[in-house]
Amino acid sequence: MPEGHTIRRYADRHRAVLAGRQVAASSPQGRFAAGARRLDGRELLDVEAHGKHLFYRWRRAETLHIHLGLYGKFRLFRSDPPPPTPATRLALAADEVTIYLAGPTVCELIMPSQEDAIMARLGPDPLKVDTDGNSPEAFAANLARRRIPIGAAILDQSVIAGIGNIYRAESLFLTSIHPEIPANEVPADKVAALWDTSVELLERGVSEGRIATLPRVPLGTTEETDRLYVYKRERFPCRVCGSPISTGQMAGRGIWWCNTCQSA
DNA sequence: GCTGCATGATGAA
DNA sequence: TCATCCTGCAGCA
Repeated sequence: MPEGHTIRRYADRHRAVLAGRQVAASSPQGRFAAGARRLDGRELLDVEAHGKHLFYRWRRAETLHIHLGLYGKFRLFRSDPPPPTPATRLALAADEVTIYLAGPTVCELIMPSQEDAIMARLGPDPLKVDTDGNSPEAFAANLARRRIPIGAAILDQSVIAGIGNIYRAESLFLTSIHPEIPANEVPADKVAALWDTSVELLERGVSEGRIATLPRVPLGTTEETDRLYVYKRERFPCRVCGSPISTGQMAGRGIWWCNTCQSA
């Protein structure tokens, strides 16, 4: 489930198990064979996440840049890993830990200048608030420059990094913003609330390991699988006001909202 | 066993 | 706006 929270969890996990170690690298699938050979035996120094991008830094090797896209997945085994599937693009191993990567959109070695270019086209990451330019002001400035609907703007990773289709629908619902309002016409207090909500939701996603936006259920209560307000809930009434949930397409993806709770 | 879909992004048209 | 990249899995036969 690769929105920003998943990527941050991968970064933290991979740093914890591999940083400071000599890492064996290979590409069972073969499509990253040259890169894996280059990394094989190097010491991993750090793993950084920004939005949906991962950067692995090594002693005496280029940075490994990974973007999971829609399908990409990591699998981590503590010991006795199964043989890699033929689709495994990259295998990393150190001590008793083995990590397999399959289906990424991007898996490449990059120079510092390329890394700078990637960072330059990414907006602020709510999970890095208070570091560098990851501020609500940067987010507000990015929105002020766009006339596209707010629902399209926050999927644009150069506006805000790490928001995906679920967080887009849920954060707009929680801030009562109708997705079709032009980004530059959203009132300043709503923009601030949208940033704060993004920080809260993503941080909760990191700690829980999944996207949940409803209030936590009391201990001992049966939990429903769907912990969302509007995403893919067009067959249900709004949890807050009971009106039907609306759905449509925006920026090429499905979007869901409540016409009553989210004012135009 | 097969089909269609998915929490993403890009490049062509 | 659409096709494409490319993998896993839910849902269905």
